Amino acid sequence: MATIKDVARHANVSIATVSRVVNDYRHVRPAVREVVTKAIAELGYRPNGLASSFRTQQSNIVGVLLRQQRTPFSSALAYAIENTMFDQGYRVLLCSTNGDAEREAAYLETMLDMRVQGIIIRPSGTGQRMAKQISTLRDRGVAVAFVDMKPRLANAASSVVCDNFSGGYQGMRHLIELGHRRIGVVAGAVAQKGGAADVGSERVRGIRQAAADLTSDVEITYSAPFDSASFEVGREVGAALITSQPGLTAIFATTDMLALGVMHSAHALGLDLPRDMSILGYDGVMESAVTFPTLSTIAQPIHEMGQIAATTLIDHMRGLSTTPRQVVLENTLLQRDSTIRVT
Amino acid sequence: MATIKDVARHANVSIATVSRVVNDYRHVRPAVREVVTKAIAELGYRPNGLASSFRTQQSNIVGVLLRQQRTPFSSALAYAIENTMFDQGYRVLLCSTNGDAEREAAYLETMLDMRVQGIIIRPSGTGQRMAKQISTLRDRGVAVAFVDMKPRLANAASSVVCDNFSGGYQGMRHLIELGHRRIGVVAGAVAQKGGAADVGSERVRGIRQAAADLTSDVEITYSAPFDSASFEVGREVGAALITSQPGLTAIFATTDMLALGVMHSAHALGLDLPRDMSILGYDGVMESAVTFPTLSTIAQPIHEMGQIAATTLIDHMRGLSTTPRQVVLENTLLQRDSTIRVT
DNA sequence: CGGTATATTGTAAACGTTTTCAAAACAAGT
DNA sequence: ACTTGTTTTGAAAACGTTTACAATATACCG
Repeated sequence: MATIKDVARHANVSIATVSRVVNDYRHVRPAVREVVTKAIAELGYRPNGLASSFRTQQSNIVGVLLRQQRTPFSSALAYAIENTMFDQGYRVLLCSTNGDAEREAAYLETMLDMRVQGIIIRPSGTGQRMAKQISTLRDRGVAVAFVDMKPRLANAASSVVCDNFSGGYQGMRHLIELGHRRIGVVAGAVAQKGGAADVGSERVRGIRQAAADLTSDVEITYSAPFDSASFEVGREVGAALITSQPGLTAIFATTDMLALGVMHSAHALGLDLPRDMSILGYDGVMESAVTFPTLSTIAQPIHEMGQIAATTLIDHMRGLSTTPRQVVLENTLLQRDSTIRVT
Repeated sequence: MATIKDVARHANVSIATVSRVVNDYRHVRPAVREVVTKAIAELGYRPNGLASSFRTQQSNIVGVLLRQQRTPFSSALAYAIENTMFDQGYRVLLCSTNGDAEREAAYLETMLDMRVQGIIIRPSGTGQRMAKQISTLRDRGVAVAFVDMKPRLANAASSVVCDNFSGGYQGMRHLIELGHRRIGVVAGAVAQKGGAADVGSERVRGIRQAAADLTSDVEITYSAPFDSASFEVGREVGAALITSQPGLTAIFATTDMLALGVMHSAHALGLDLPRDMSILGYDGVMESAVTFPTLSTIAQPIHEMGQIAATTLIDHMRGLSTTPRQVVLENTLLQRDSTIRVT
């Protein structure tokens, strides 16, 4: 591999000049620039990224730390982030923690060791271990942006989230407006109890609020509590809900994958969808469009989330805006075929 | 940030000794090792990854270049690779080209500039531009492994693929054994014509061979040709196929997402699945398990593919095995609810 | 033409590590 | 004690850039 020295020798200039040409600095005579450019081409010189990263003590890599990357939601989010970053010249180190705190810590360490310029994170916990990690990052001068989750302290870091309360509210209103009065809600254990201000809880809060606001005679039945929002779980608790509560006319699942599970169990129990039951999901992942009937859902602007998270981080990294920024995006009802007026 | 110098001073040894402790070399007296370790802990020293990568001229990063990462197949593959790499201490730079050749080239350049140790690639084209790129990689001493696609010349690089011919064969045999004789096949334009030895063509070849081998009275109808194997496309060509060929008892789609589309259109046309029509997919992605009825499919061992690609690459990077290795994995029929004996 | 400002170039130091080489310390055999 | 061999340590060079600084060339002004 040709180095900058070779180019300098070949073009009869100093390495400083070559560096200036490569990095497109001013103060290089056009003639010289041309000679150097030719030398670079002739030698097939490519700057050693490792060396320049080392010298400047920063790589053009940003870390993206998500919980899982197998899920449709995470995939779509990661994809949006990667694309935006790519266009801006950054490369993405994508890591999935699988909810494993140790692994999350290990990745964070690696990222620091690699001197990533910034990190986009969807943390696995809200605990103080996390808070400590964030402050470590801050000390190290690494830009941080949260996505799909707010930091505990609003000024700790930027974040991009959706208004899950409003989303829950919208979904419930949709069902109520369609005439549904006996509605099942499939939501995780934490969400139902409404402990932390996490995504799920917010949605349930919105659901409750809508019910309280809009009508007096709606009856909400919650599914059995559970921990992970997977298709399998949706199928199980969905089946249980449907068989134990024969009067339900609609089910609102707080995740598309849960909704898919519910839909599957409804089919299996012989229900004719959407005639016998309306089903509403949440997320708007691609999978929700492939079911039969297609799933009505509260769609998150996933692509936009990723994009804004990326641009926010870029702004921080470039020092354009240093104060944390809290972005809240709106969810929108995607009315498809799985929800109909109650007959 | 404390540097190795600080540690050396603090522990009253030379930086060489600290380096030896950090990198766990022999020839360090236990007593000294302990002192140094303590100094490291006290100062919170962490080796500067950029510096050591620079010095050794290699990072612990491997590049993974896939076509798309939004698709279930790619996601699952990427996930498997990342996990395996993580366990072995490597970090993954995940890039999706979206089939854009320029972007692919750009990523490849970046990877080289970053001095990645190895690259796992699912190239977007079979052209000679690719061949040239591969030889460039080879010249640069970067280990390469193909996944889900063989290199043109078997000894150009290692590869991990599935036996798509056999998979197509198995699928067709399955349908024939179930008594189906009028079978629709949904496959892309290239696959039908059987040009290159790409994944789709191989599957179709297997389908043809099975039909020829196993029975004389099977009648295959191909869908209209198309370019991208998406759900949307599956729905469109599926609908066209079903309406134009009323006698079909089964449809074999060469991709799960296509199959999902076909299933959707069948539902929409009022067919009762699987009674009125059997549908068979290919890939075994998670999505195939969430339909109703659950999709029978020729499952690829996606996780294994990723894992083997990763370990193969690691072997190359570590110099354990230098000769290219061609791994061919078997697909297996995943018999679920969407295929039944013809009545 | 002298002087001053500005544009262009080169020299050399620095970044933090790994690694070669030689020196020092120690052990063991005579 | 005197080799001889082995283990342990340190000094210093190197890796390929970027960049501060100085030096030189050029332009402009009177």
